[in-house]
Amino acid sequence: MSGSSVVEGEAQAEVQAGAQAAVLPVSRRTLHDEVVGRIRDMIIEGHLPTGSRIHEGQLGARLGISRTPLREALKFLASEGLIDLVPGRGAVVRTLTRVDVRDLLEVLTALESSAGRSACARASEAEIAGVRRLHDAMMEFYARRDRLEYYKLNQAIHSAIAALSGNAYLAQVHETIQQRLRRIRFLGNQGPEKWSAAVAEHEAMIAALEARDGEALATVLTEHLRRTWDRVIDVVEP
Amino acid sequence: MSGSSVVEGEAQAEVQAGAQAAVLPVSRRTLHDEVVGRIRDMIIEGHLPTGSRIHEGQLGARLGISRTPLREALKFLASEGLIDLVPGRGAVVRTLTRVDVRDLLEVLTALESSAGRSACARASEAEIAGVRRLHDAMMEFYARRDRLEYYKLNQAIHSAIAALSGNAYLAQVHETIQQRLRRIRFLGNQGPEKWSAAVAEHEAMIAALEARDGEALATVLTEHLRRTWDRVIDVVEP
DNA sequence: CGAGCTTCGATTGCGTTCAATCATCCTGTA
DNA sequence: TACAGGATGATTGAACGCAATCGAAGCTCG
Repeated sequence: MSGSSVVEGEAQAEVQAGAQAAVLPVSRRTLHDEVVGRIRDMIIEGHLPTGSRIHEGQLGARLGISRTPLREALKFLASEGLIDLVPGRGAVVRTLTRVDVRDLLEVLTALESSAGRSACARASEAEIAGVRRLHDAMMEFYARRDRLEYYKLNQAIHSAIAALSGNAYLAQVHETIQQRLRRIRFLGNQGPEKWSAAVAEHEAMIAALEARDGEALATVLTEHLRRTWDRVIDVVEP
Repeated sequence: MSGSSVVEGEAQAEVQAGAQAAVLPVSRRTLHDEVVGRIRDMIIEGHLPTGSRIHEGQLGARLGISRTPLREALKFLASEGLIDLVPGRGAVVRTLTRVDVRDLLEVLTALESSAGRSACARASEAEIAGVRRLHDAMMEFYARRDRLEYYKLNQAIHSAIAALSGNAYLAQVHETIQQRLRRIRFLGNQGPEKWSAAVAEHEAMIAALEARDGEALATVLTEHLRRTWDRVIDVVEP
């Protein structure tokens, strides 16, 4: 086993912590949120396969921590819905069924539509230009067929629109859902025709945002996510 | 102090647990979710004032449990946003600022609008009739000016519409938000003219649902929550 | 007399340990 | 031979205790 301690890893899950960090100017140190972020990544990346039980002693040893902070992190993740806590049997990695994915996408649609309308109404020109830059960078990776980097920027754009709503809570919930869908959406974008269609939808998205046409943006986002459902439906089981 | 143990209390926070309990036919026993529900209630009811620090030893003694399960429960509640975990200082009850309430209501609007559309499209006649019964019962309490019971049914109706969407995740997030706003919305409905206006909006809601007019229902819900914002704006500080 | 530093008490963070529960395997009997 | 029952090992759930850190009071010095 790799005797790596947690301390080595960088804090990658600061997105939603930043939303309510206004009262604490700089989040001094992440104590055990490190562990939360780490386990969350392990689940999303597939290192902890869905449906499998989480052995506390074993995972704790791998992370170089004792069971107590690990259990606290598991409780936190359970609240996010990534794992289920079965009374006598511990934590099991939650499997996303087809219905789960549909439900998550539906909520994502509601949130992004609302965010899109707000963004068109209140975002500054500079902020919109920032999204445009993300889009252009994404198109670069599309031209090079760099799927991983393309996808990262794709998610960043959606997150940016959610953030442009000016609604921190919306952005936070949006981020949580997007993380949970990350793996499935990535797998679902296989195939050049699917990919090019998604790109076209993104073009329309940016156009609507720059035109500050909230209704059009909401419509495009809704349609985009409806087609995302079509794209991922084959990837997810049951 | 009251030396009451946790075991006496009934489990009141089973709402969102039920959403994903399909795999576990009967949720055998709630081990520490009891504690989560208890603390959540204490916060919402105001027994733990907002902004105050939570003393682990003290609260643990009051609940009759040791610090370990209490800390796990606090981590869970932190993920819901009810409390903030400050690294060296423990847990503090989160204060809902005006911006927070606005953000929460905005997300609630997006969710309920979406749910309303879905409900009109897919709910059975029996389910709609069930909501009507809730509404009629609520009107009874309105006639008697029983504000507490009125308000309970008011929330139940909104939850029912969220559930009628057929989207378990949406219903869960909706419930979480509604719980967080419970106290403020209750305080905000003071005054007879505010109250009667809210009742009228509810009438329109039920009418749109029974007519299965999804767009109308979404509009009414949006308007209802916008006016809710007006009603509560004086109650919440900053 | 006020400000900065130091020390001390209190509280949190985490590791360790004990009790309860669950799963598996073995044994005995029909 | 197959099934039922019990016993044992493993794993979770909760309590305890120690070390680190935070806040505050007291002391010293300018």
